[in-house]
Amino acid sequence: MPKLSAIKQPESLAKMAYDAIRNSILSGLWQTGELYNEKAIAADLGISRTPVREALLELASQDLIIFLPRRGLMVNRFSRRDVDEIFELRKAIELLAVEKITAASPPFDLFEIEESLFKQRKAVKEKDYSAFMEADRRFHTLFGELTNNRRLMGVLENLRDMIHLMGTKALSLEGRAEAVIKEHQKVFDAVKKGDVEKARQAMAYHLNSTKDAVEESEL
Amino acid sequence: MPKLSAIKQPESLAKMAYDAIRNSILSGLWQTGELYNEKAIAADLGISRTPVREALLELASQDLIIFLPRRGLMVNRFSRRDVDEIFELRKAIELLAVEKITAASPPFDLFEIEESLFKQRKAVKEKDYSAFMEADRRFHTLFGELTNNRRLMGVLENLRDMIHLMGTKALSLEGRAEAVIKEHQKVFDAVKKGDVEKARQAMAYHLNSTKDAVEESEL
DNA sequence: AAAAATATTAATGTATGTAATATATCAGAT
DNA sequence: ATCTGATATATTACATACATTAATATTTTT
Repeated sequence: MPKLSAIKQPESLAKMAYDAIRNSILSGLWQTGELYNEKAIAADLGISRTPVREALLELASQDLIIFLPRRGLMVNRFSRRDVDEIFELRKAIELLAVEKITAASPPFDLFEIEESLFKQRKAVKEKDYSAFMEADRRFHTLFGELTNNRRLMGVLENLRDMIHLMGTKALSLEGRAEAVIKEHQKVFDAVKKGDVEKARQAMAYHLNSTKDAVEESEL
Repeated sequence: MPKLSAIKQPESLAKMAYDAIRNSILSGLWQTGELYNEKAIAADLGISRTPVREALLELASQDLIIFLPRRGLMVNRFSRRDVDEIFELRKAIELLAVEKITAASPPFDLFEIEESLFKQRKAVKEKDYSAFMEADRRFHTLFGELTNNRRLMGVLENLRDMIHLMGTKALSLEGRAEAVIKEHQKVFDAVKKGDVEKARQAMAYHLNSTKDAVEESEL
């Protein structure tokens, strides 16, 4: 008999709606500028407005969408200021994470981080951008997970969706993918050596260069 | 005629419900251990379950309450781990804020911060704990506001509610109020002098000592 | 034709109804 | 008394219906 906690309760419709809508946004299916509304979304998903509304409130609190009163809702468009804000916050959190992980004794198991580097290299060779983004997300998320701080991870996850939304374009810059890999590698090497200051600097450099790339590609 | 943006639209019932419930929690009227439910809350507030539900979802996403399936909902109780997580995150953000503000040139206007120190001193003299907490909140929130980073502020605000919930008790520790004031003063002095490293250290010291006080008072 | 007045539409915010189900209650067996 | 199982209760998740209001379209007036 399975343990009670192992019994998987069917996902709520609200959660399904959340996932579906979030996916439409992150995949680029839903575009900024287009207006959407609860009723149409509910009809699309074949459910009522109630769980859809719940999902939308969550997405709005994440800044992925904005409500335009009496008009509908829109996928958020990010300004230069948004990019600055997001990266400033991201830096504060990710630098803490990399510092904590590098300084840990006994050292953390870095296998998965290394694995994400391999996958990212492979993705570049195969020109698989979606896989590249996935590996990138994994690399950064792993630092969050290793801190074992659920709230820190939560904030990071929220930012991640926005970064994804803003940043896919940055990848189209000439040589950006290769630069990302080099930068990730430097972070990893410093972490592995246990050199806290170097790891911080490498991550700070990477985040700054990512921010620059995002801003360059947005213009 | 007022500008359109200046026309204050009446608050939604959902927002009212959110404020009312949040207040009940922060004021200590609602206690951990007690079970509450949508229907009763709605009846209390004289509105329907729908906006109440919306408010509760928001509060749950802030970790102020937890849903107990088929039982009701409860004000969250914080574990040692929660305290650790919250303070770790808080430190990352507030240290960034204090650093940014101290390093700013031209320097920021620190009048309001100084004012919060006066108020806090006054509150201690008058043994007005509620005013003390308010001034404390103001002191910390101002650093967030001065960064001019709305997302950073948002995260901090969320944490603030939890800190309030956990921390009122810490104030009952012998001499804690006086210690807080001394620590705040040191932070302020360093910020005013523009000494970044000293400001960081003073804030780090203050946050650590607050965390210790919270944990001590929880036991 | 332009402006004003009016009606319609579209979208959300709120209220209420319904079905599913975990928990609590209680009777009866041991 | 304690356990077991049936029944009742409480609570939510979701659906649906209604109310409100800004935006839009239409009509009327000048």
